[in-house]
Amino acid sequence: MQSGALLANDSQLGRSTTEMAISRLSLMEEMTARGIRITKQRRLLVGIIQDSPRHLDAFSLLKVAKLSDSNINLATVYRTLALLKGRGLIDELDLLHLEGEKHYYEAKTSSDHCHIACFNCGAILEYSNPLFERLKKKIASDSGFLIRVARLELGGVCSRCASAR
Amino acid sequence: MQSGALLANDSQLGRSTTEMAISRLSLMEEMTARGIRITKQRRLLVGIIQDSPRHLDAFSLLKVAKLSDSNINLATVYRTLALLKGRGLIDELDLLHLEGEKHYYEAKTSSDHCHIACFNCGAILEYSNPLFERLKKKIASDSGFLIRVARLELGGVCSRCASAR
DNA sequence: ATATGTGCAAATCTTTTGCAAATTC
DNA sequence: GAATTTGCAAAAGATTTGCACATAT
Repeated sequence: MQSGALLANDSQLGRSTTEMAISRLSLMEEMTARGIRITKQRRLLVGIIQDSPRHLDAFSLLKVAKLSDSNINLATVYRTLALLKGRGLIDELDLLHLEGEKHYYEAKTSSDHCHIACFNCGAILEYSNPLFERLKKKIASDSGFLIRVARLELGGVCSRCASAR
Repeated sequence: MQSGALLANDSQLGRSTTEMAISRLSLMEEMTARGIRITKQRRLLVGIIQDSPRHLDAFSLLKVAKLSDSNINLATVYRTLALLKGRGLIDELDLLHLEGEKHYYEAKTSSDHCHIACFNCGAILEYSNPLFERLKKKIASDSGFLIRVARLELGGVCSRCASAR
């Protein structure tokens, strides 16, 4: 019995073809609703983050953005990411640093999911389960913390790699 | 009803006075058992990691180590950490990067616990709960992954800070 | 004796910052 | 027009690496 939800992935580091973010409002709408100034760079970056099927790091995000606006700068990317992260609109992952120390970003979804990375092939699997939500609630009530971010990342060997041994 | 275990903390970033690591074998014993070469630097560093009541980052670890061996080098610290992490003897945390991009290390314990960081005062709280173990098992069986590392980090506002508002 | 680990210094990689010019409201 | 944001270049911070020497088994 599998009550959780597994999302398909294409076995490449940082890639995982997920169902689209299920937040009520799009990132742009959220930004407008919160009175965050919209600039063309922010619109562009936010659009990329929202639409990307993969988890992007700052530099990859810049490269994609440059296709539309060749002047956009890495500093702007970092500043935008800091803004969105600070406002809780995106989540920051490190996918267990399988590849250097960079961070990856994704639009925050209404219910948290976790990421499972294969140390062997680099596949990233997204997984969500009501048990995770339940654990978060328990942690919040036991600790007295007002939880704003929850990040669960796991590493191991995926079934394909395990059987290939 | 609180079935989880809360460990006291002293409200300072990266500090948390925890019960000592409950692994069967000490890090040193594990290293010997696995045929990992013991050098005086490794013995020193491993001892510090094992005994430290706080989560140390590489540079802090170096500073403590220098008290005993003034020649020890940061590169050795990083190489030792990489070795121990690769063998699964220590866990790497980022405590939600409340303070820069560094990482923190702790001896791996037999049952995983999570870390809750207060965005306001920087307190780090350790928390463990059988529900976490249960979730891990579920994730493993649903995903088919052989899980080797599980890191759950949460951020929010601790009760003290929340009521001080 | 040989393989492995270390110190040192330089390199690399990621992220941040100061500042003048450009943009948004 | 005032406040905010951007691009650029330089700086900072964390981690890694090449190499000659030292150490462990």
